[in-house]
Amino acid sequence: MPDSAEEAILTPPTLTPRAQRILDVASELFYRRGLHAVGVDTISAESGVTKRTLYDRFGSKDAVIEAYLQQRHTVWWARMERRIAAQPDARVLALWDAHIQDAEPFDRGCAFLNAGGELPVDHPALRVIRAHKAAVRDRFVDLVTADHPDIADPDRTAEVIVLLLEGGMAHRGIDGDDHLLRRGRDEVERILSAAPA
Amino acid sequence: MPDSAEEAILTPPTLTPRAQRILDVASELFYRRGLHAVGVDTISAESGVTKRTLYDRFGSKDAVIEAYLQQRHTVWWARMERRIAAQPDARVLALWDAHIQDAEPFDRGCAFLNAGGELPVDHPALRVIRAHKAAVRDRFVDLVTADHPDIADPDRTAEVIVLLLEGGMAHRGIDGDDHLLRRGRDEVERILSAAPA
DNA sequence: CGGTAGGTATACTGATCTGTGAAGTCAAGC
DNA sequence: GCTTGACTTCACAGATCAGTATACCTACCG
Repeated sequence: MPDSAEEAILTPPTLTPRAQRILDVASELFYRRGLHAVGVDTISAESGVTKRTLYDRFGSKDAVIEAYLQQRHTVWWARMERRIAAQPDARVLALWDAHIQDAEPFDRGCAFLNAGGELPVDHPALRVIRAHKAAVRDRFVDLVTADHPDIADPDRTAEVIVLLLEGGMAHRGIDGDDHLLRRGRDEVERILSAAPA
Repeated sequence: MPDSAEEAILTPPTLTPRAQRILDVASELFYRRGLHAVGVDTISAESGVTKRTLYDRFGSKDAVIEAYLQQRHTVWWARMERRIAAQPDARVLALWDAHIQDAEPFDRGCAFLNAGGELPVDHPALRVIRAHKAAVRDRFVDLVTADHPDIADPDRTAEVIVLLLEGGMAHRGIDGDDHLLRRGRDEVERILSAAPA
């Protein structure tokens, strides 16, 4: 669970119904086609909400981008926690699987990674991406520590898992192949079942 | 080493001096700011070469993008092979380190990953990206097989290394931190020095 | 001498980009 | 009944987008 500073960064603003429609449509378009490839006119047209409303609610396209990542994190995080709770005997793998299934509908890899590659280094939305990645890492550390007390260095193990996951997501975004992602999952199972290094 | 089919995809076209200037400038801009964020006018202005020449040589911006990735692969691959040859007793790690040092000047992570996240799924340059990733994977398989005969499943091991590397590159592109990349390198050393699973 | 290749300069097209201004509709709440 | 907030319509700004047209220059090569 993210701490309060991270939570402020990761929490999307409260939205009016139309603003929510805009954000939902923008989310799908941003993920599928990329940030720069989608204009506000397109978002407006596809959502059936006026561009004027978009600017009244969000103020700028950059703010829509930021809200997009915040919402994606929040929705995904809740679903992930549900999955973890549903598999109390394999929580680390549940966290892993949450990532895979979340990216599934469009198969464009990790939304946060893709956005990060496209955004200028001083863009406000980068804080959201970093906070999201940090939150995921921390959650992995928590679960490894709690569920695998035989592992000597849970930080190290959690970070290795994060690397495998990030790599697998990135790779699938490029060639749509699950092969490496499954390979990574096997490796995680191996790591967790092994005796301390 | 890529096979001949891959080589055709990965080889950049022969270029006139001005065209090479365009490509060099475009490469830096594309990597630093992203593909969509850089226009042909900017490339032309920064390189001091007219836009007319750009279109006479390349035909379209998409072709410049494709050549950008091809050149990046070719330049990087040669440097990588040099590094591998220079460290005959640690070739897998030399291949790993080649990745890290190549991304260094701008710290925007993996150029191929970033480009892949931004390009439409049917863009011709995607073939370059996939061929590059496949070539790297294959080279890792080669080196693990040759230098670590005690490892039972070199394919599996090479793919785990690729995942760790890809993950580390992606992560550094986002927060500019080498921490996870170094963590991944440690893990690779551990994997290579361990007895067969 | 003449052709060809590589290049320059400049002006232009039509589309698309983010963002704004002005005026008006409609419903809920005080 | 009157204000306030959410929203629409539409026109428009100014910049930038990819890509093209016309005309000219220059060096090399047969």
